[in-house]
Amino acid sequence: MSQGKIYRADYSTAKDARVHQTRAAIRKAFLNLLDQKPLDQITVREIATEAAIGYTTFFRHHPSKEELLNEIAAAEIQNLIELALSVLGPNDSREAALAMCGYVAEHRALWSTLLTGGAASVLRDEFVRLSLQVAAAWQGSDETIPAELGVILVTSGTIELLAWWLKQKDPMPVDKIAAIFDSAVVSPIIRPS
Amino acid sequence: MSQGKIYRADYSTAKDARVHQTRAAIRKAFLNLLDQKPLDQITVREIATEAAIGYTTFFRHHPSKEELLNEIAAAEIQNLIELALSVLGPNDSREAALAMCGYVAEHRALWSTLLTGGAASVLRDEFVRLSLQVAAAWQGSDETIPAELGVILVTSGTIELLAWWLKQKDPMPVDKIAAIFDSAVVSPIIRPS
Amino acid sequence: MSQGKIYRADYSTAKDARVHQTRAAIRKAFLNLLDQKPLDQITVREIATEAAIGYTTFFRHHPSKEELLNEIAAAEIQNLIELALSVLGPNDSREAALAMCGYVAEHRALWSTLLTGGAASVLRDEFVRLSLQVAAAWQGSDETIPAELGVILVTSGTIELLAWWLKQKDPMPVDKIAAIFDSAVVSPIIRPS
Amino acid sequence: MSQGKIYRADYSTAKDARVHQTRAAIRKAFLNLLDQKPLDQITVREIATEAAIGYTTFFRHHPSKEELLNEIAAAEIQNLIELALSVLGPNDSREAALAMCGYVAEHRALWSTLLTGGAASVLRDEFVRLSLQVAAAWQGSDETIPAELGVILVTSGTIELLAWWLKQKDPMPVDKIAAIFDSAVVSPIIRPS
DNA sequence: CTCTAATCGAGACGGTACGTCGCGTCTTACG
DNA sequence: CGTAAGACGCGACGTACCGTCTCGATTAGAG
Repeated sequence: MSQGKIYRADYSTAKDARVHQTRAAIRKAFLNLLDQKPLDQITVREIATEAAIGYTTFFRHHPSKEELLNEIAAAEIQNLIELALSVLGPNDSREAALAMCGYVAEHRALWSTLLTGGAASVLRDEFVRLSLQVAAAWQGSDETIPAELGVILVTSGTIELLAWWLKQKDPMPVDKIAAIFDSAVVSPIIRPS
Repeated sequence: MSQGKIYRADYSTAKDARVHQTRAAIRKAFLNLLDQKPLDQITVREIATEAAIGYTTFFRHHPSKEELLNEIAAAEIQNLIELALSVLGPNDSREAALAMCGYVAEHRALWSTLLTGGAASVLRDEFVRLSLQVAAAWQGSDETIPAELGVILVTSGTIELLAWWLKQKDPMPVDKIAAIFDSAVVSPIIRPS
Repeated sequence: MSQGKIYRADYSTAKDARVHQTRAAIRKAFLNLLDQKPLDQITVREIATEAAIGYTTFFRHHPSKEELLNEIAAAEIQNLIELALSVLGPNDSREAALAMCGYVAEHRALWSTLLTGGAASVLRDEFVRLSLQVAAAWQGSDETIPAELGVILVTSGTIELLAWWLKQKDPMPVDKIAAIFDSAVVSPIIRPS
Repeated sequence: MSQGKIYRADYSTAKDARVHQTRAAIRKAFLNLLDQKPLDQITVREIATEAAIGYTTFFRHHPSKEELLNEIAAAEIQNLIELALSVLGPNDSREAALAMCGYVAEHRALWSTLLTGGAASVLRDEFVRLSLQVAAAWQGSDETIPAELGVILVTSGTIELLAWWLKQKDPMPVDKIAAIFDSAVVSPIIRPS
């Protein structure tokens, strides 16, 4: 509370409708701007104006725009990550690839923004970070490629592939990209020839 | 000349010894700092202080710290890129991989800074940019993977692999990493099973 | 609003107490410094430090230190100028001279700073400017001396006389200086022999 | 010589033709620029470029642009000052006034620049300074007006009158302005009614 | 249905870094 | 081998955002 900082309540448990409204407005405005320019060219004032809220109010909800991006990215990735990592498991990776690409395609607008809107590198780091966490116990099928490196290569490749995919004017169908994903990104790591 | 900017001579053809001294000092100081923290936490004043030059002098040589990084990265990558892309050619990719990894190992200090010091994303983008340029004419061996995507995946994978490698306390031998590089990054793209 | 400049509210109608506080502090600090050295040896940072405000805050209130001086000078002169110009009217100039000198004497500290502290030339120009404005309609009692020239000579002479007076260690009494003022500065212009 | 300063020979006794050439070029370029804008908007680089000499060369001849102006002003004033002060003597002031105005009229271009080109205040100060020096021994014809104040008022009035005169598009004839000068500036001081 | 506390808008403020400008010194390379 | 060209250190400038803080105004939801 009075820790020499701005007043910042615990909005995570807030029940006030205004809070949700505000947070949604911020999120929407932010993604909107991310569409247009990279993170470091966006100012907090812009976000606030775009969201039609007071400048100070932004900080009541997020410590900084970087943190906001992390929050959004983490939340979104959380959904994707199990799909992506299940691919590394013993299950049918082809199917998992399809599932993942399908998921991204369904949320194309959001992911397009995240991946091609100037937030890619942040997202990538967050993705790798989360993946490493989740896959801490994961063991590669052999010793050729160290587990950590494997995770990095797969996640990194995933991001790149998705970013490229979403950037296309005339994008490939899901099954085609899933096939490439499986053969060019996943298989080489988990099933080294 | 008087283009509303700081006085900035044509240093590319400069013969004054001081110019080279200054530029070297800036470069050294900059890489030094990049070792410690990411680009956006480094101020031009820090660089100037570290290089023992005047603040203004920095801008007489480089428009901004971002541009400086690009210059350094571009120059260094230029050396690497032919090795990396020759891998995509019809020649013995195993050998090329070895050559490339060897090159990086020889310049370990510099590359370590570039890849793990907070400049990785810039370097990656620059790498991809240059690769796409150079490989504009390159044609994938089949139609499964679009050429552009192939280049992106290879370069991206290369960066990640090298970054991981250089980050290790007890790094793999060159031939081992080259083998992984070839089998996990290069082959899947240029020789899809 | 976003006119490519620093954020600058409409302070003229401000009701915030802080604004008045800040402006007063700036004004005081500025006059303080003007006491010690001419305008162009005073930096905005000095003013800010002296006023115990942030550097940027200065610009939120005044476009530049020159402008600040103009504002102060104009405001102060506005008080004096009617006295000075009434002297040019048909009324008893001797009395008016006394009134004006008395006014300056009463605000000796401020005027001393303005006239002898390195701001004299700015003040002179502002004085002439305002006088010409006010006296646009004024008609000299004859055609010997053009009206504009008359105003210039009187205001200029006034400034010089006051500056000299305030600079003296052992200043003349008000009535004496007023007499000189009338006979040496005013009369020759409005009552050419 | 080696006093930790720039190399600066004693050019006052120089016989090298180049020296005179350079000095003349500087002087000419400087007055040229003064015609267009006030002193503090003129940079040394501009003067050097205009004079077609090297930037450093300027400093070999003048410590600063301010000093240069002072030198020029002092030299020019020196010619005028005896005329102006002779007016304060017991001789026929009417004639002296005519002489002085005539002198200025003959050098109109130069004086116009000095008085109306943005150097007026510097010139004024220099004028007063020199006048006070020269007139140190001068004694006013009575005690009404202190000598120092008298000198200040006369010189100041002189400057203002000349500046106004030269600024006119359709200037008065010399004899007319001389008459005004005598009656409005000189007489009131040396012949108080 | 009220009133009380959470939430918000507005915006002044202290800071830090930016990139520009001009000064005046010092060094170098060239003629 | 001296001098013109210009690289350099210095420090002020004015701008852009940052994140903190204070003040009211509003409004939701608990009593």
